[in-house]
Amino acid sequence: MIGMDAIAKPKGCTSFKLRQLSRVVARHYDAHVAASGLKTSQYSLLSHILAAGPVRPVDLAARMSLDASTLTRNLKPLIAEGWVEVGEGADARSRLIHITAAGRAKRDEARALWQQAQRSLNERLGLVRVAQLHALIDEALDVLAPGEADDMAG
Amino acid sequence: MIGMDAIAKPKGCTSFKLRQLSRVVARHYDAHVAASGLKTSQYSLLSHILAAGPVRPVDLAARMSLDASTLTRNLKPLIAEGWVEVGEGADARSRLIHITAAGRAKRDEARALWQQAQRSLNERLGLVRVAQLHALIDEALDVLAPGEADDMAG
DNA sequence: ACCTGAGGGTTGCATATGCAATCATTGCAG
DNA sequence: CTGCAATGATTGCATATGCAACCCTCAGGT
Repeated sequence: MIGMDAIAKPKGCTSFKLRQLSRVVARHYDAHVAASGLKTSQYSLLSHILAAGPVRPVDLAARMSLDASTLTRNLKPLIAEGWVEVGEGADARSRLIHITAAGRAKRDEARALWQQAQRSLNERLGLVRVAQLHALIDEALDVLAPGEADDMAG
Repeated sequence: MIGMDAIAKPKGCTSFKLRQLSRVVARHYDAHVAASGLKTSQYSLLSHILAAGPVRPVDLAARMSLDASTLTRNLKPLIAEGWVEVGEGADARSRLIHITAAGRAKRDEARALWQQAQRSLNERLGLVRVAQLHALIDEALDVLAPGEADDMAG
């Protein structure tokens, strides 16, 4: 048959597959990072605030491809713990999110655990596969969420 | 320099990247599927019950890499709408989840919308990329969640 | 019969997620 | 200056997610 050297048409639901792997991988990271008292998602948020802050909620949400309302709520636990503060922005309507000294310390503490999780995952999946996965995700995000580019190290 | 043909070491957080893309892709699918009154996650759950049912909660949760408690709760809206029923299992401790006629109908209705979402995503990302992504995800799941293999079409 | 451990499901608690609606502010057109 | 659309953030509602703790049931061993 001619043309059968083409890539097989994807069979399953891309959204479900992504969600499923997200769950599994999140559990892997959480198992390591939990010792710091942070969820992995909180560690990511804190890291983004560290890298981008002081930053307006709308801009941070865009960088993380998060709905603004989700960001508002995800900040609450971090604010309650004193790791993050929200101050006045240039405008009376806007605000500026920034990390505190305690937040920096907590983030540093969690960073070591996060690195262990990362290393452990790289070993289990293989560096090549992880690199390919990252590359594909980045390409997909470029197409689907342009301008929201993000290049976080942690 | 020797050895520089190796794959670049992954830079960002795999968990964050996966979550981020999951969010974006889920929104894309939801924008299509919502017209049926289903969230994409509910469509996936319904599809799995259709394919695997009647099935025990513990087994369905394993197939979807979901915590059993999450499954219990995710079923509630579907049961409330009459799309799914939970009957007695072989055991007094166990149960059997199955789809109803109304559930089948609703799933068929949503399926057309889901296919549009799938086609649309394939166009935006390119079939090759989507196929590569699926392949990588499947490989990763094989490693990280063995025995929970899943081969759903929808 | 009894005790004990394993298996299966649910509940309590906390977080994550997004859409629609709302509120406040600001910029701008007339 | 006044009204109105655009901007930025939050709240209401509903769902998704997992861990720990709990309850019930069953399988064995004694």
